[in-house]
Amino acid sequence: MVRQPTMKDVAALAGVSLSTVSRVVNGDPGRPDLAEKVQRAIDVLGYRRDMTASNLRRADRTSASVGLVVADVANPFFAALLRGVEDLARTRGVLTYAGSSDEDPDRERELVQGFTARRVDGLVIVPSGGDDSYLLREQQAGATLLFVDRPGVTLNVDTVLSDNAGGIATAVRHLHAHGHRRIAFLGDLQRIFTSRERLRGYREALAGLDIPVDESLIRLEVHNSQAAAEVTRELMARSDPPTALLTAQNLITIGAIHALRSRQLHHGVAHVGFDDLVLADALDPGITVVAQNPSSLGERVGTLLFERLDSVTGPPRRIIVPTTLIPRGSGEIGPRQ
Amino acid sequence: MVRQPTMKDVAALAGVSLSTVSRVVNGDPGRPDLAEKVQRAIDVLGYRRDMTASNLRRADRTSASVGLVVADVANPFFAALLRGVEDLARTRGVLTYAGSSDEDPDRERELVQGFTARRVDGLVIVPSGGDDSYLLREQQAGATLLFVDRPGVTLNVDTVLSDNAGGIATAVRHLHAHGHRRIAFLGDLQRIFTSRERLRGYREALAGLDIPVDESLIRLEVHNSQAAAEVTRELMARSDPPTALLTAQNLITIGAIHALRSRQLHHGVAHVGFDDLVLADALDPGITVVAQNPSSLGERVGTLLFERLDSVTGPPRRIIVPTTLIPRGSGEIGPRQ
DNA sequence: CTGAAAGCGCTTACAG
DNA sequence: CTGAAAGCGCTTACAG
Repeated sequence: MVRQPTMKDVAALAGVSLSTVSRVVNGDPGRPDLAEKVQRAIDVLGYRRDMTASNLRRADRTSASVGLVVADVANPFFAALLRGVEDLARTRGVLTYAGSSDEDPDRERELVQGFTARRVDGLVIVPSGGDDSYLLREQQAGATLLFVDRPGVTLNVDTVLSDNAGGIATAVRHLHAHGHRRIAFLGDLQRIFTSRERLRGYREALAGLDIPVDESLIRLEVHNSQAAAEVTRELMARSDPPTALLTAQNLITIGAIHALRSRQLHHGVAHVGFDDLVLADALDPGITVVAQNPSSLGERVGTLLFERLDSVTGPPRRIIVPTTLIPRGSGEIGPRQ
Repeated sequence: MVRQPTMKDVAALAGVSLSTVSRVVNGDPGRPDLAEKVQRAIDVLGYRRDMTASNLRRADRTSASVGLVVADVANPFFAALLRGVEDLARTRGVLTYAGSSDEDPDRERELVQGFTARRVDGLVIVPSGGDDSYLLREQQAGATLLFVDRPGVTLNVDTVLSDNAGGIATAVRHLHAHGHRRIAFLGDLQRIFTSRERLRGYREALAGLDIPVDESLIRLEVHNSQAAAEVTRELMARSDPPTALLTAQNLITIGAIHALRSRQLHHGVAHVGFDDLVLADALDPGITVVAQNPSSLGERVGTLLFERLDSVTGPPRRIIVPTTLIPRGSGEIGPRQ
């Protein structure tokens, strides 16, 4: 391991002062002959500036890095979101830290504090829903905070959300238009904001259609595919089964697909899932879904972030990204056939 | 934006020297009464150490951060790999930068140089296959380099790979065991190492089975689903179509699935895909795949990385992570039925 | 315009 | 053990 050359080395080789090297490195023209000598020394030594030292002394203290805390970077939804943020950051020469909280408030806090200790310029957080008052201190210390996918609890900052309630409501009305009134709702953990929003969309859409809510058709706290499959089988074994299924999350949708197929019910029960799935269009019937747009969420939150970093002032903004119903067959099955 | 409190502020409030604060922050015991005074001042001010400054002066110059350059963080394979690295890094209090090269050597280089300029301790790279001699300088400067998913071109460092050739060979033998001799191979861009390896596995497996290679059944440079669907339709429209399809990548598999279904051939032509897919088991027939283990790749590369950072010496190591054939129906269809 | 000096927020010899 | 001083690799007033 060789010692990395420093500005001092460059200055010595070029026969100029440290200040002159710094100015050349920072693009300040100065005397052309000196600039050229410095550039030559830089090339010879293979010098590259230490951004951490540069950042330490610089007046604006900007590190050209941002941190993103999501529930799980391996989840395709959050991976697409990360990519959206990264693409926007790249256009500004900003690099992206990524971390997974696994919905654990303690891990969220560790990640956030790790990022701020490394002096990120901005921090994009998918809040896990715990006490987020600790973020106040990060904010006061200068970190530009944004929430994405879910709003904060105590903190009110720029936030980008999917239209969860609206997307589910569209799905309910779509099923109703195909003749359904007994629509079961399978939802995730209610401590997650998006789960609560989707349930709200379900209730409000039914109310708007003057359909009384049958609470026995609402099954919550379903957090994985296996649980979803069990719940689906249970619902379909009833003497008065639902004629349609609304699955409010990816893994739930997958579980329901398996359960319906194993009971040969996939041509007899309507099904709409929230979140799109690879191969959903290759199944028979294709799975009708309400698709979110995670990379758009990422881009939007990135745009807001860099606007703030460019010192846009004003009250916190909230952006709702629309969802899209994609009919593929399963959502267009009628109540009896 | 309030100025972040510094060690100097803590020292002033606690009535001790800067050195004492530094020692307390770094866990050096010292006089208990002083340590307590310092801790109180830290709590009152909400002081948190600036890691970038700490790193600058520290003897080992370690930043507790690593950088990961993959082709695309939004690709589920690379997202799982990222998660594997992150999980291992977290156990050491190390944070992870992530970046997407989109297979572009220039973007790869920009990302790498951005990470090293921020003095990451380690750098995990999925090399895009261009000239990687620039990495030599990064390595000499002290960055611990590792390759994952693909080996480097000029540089020989610790590398973690999937058993691409072996996985494809297993698939060929599996199809052969079910009676196939005319097995078409659809491969991705041959400038990508994994694509070449998979083709090699195909050729070697056929040779091992004493089946002459029919070059007209090999279709390469297929880079997306649409192209794969077209190639599939073209192959199946021949007077002597293949009886089995081997699709060497995720998007190719998806394209082939669509093409076979649109021609009602999915129950008549055998099909094995490389890389697992969500819902592959919900299709009829289920799609037989050779599954990679990306999170295991991530963990393995993380393990190697931290061993090196703990100053393990010795020659570069190469780890091959096995793949798994998962029979689900499509790969068990016979040549004529 | 350039260069010498101070300083960013820390850690680390060194003296007491 | 503690504290004063030097220094990590830079940037930034400031003097010439």
